[in-house]
Amino acid sequence: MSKSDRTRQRILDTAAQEFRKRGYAGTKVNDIAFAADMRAASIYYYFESKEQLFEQVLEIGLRLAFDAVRKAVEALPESAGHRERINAAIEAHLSMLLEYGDYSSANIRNFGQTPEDIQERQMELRHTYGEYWRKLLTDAQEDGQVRTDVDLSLFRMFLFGAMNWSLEWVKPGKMSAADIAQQLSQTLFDGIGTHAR
Amino acid sequence: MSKSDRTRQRILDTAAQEFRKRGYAGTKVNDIAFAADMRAASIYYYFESKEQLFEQVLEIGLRLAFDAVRKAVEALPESAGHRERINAAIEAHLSMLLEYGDYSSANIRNFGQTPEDIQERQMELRHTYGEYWRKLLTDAQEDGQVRTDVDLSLFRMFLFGAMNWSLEWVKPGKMSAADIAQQLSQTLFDGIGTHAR
DNA sequence: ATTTTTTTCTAATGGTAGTTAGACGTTTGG
DNA sequence: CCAAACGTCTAACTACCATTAGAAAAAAAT
Repeated sequence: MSKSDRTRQRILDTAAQEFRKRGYAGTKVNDIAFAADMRAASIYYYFESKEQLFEQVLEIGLRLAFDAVRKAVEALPESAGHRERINAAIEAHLSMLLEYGDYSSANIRNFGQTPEDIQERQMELRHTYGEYWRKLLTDAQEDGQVRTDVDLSLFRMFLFGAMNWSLEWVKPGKMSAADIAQQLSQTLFDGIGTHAR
Repeated sequence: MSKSDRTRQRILDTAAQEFRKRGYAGTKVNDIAFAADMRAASIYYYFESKEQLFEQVLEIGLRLAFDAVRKAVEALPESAGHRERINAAIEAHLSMLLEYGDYSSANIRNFGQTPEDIQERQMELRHTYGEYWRKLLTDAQEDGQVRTDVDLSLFRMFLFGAMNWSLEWVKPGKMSAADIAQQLSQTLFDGIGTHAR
């Protein structure tokens, strides 16, 4: 990895952090530059514009989450059940957000207020990620581990909501992603109610 | 309501819309002014600063949600069960977000990237709202309708996540808040799994 | 009708942010 | 050791943006 590549990476890392904290409009190129230990003008040697830098951060964020989830699921033994697979996916997505992921967090927090043309360019990848989860869930349903009267599209949105919202309340160091994933998974599969079905 | 009050209200309404769409830093006072059919300078006759206007929008958003939820729960007959009460609360919170609530949506979408001093001033009210939900849930648990091994603080966060995230995916006119609330409530109480407990 | 108060506007101010030009240093390959 | 390529910086430019001053218009009070 050349020095140039490393500098580029440093800018991206710092930008992800800043965009995560303050959003696109709230982050100044200068903030990123100083946090990355350089002057604003130097950033333009590596990136065309603030917007393009932002777009790259968003895309990396999505890819990191996708890759982490896929990897975690694929790492399971053949014998793993559907519930186990979903659990692993939840844990991977959460730990990307909470433990490693300025990029993914920046994506999730800012996507809704991102300029439309950027949103559109990311839609395909987003959709692919969504499809991956859809398959995880429909496979489980087809195998009889999820009730057939559950609307999985809706459920997927609830699940993403519960996971992504963790960004707003989890304090670092308090609870591990694994603990949260475990509880979330159990709540969703078993429900919180006591009555017989 | 005097003309002055009505203008003030119009500014607040417009500001809520704009802040919701583009965030605090991404919204220009000029945008708000033109959408409210006036010039930027006029806004300063009613509000000290953009920041103060923003703060008021956030606070109104929180109060509207809180009031709607409280009202919906109180409107239930004495005979209503805990599950029914929780269901009503979910529906009220969701319909505030999805059908009436530029204010509440602005709050939810922007709170995480709001200047700290504003955040701090809103913490008390936020906490009170959280407490209201906590009570709804613990009452249900104490009455035996929620399993005792469920961590309700965590569950509450999952629930808020699932609800608040709806802002990012619900397309107006497609599904009603009541439908979504119904499904969410059922998912959470009964779970999606098929196995016996 | 005239004065007073309230509301809105135009125009200016001061500051800031993204971006560019081009000089200056630094690295690398011959 | 030299030269070409690379990387970083300072200084400017331009545009924009929140905010203010103060004149003008509209509404209310006398």
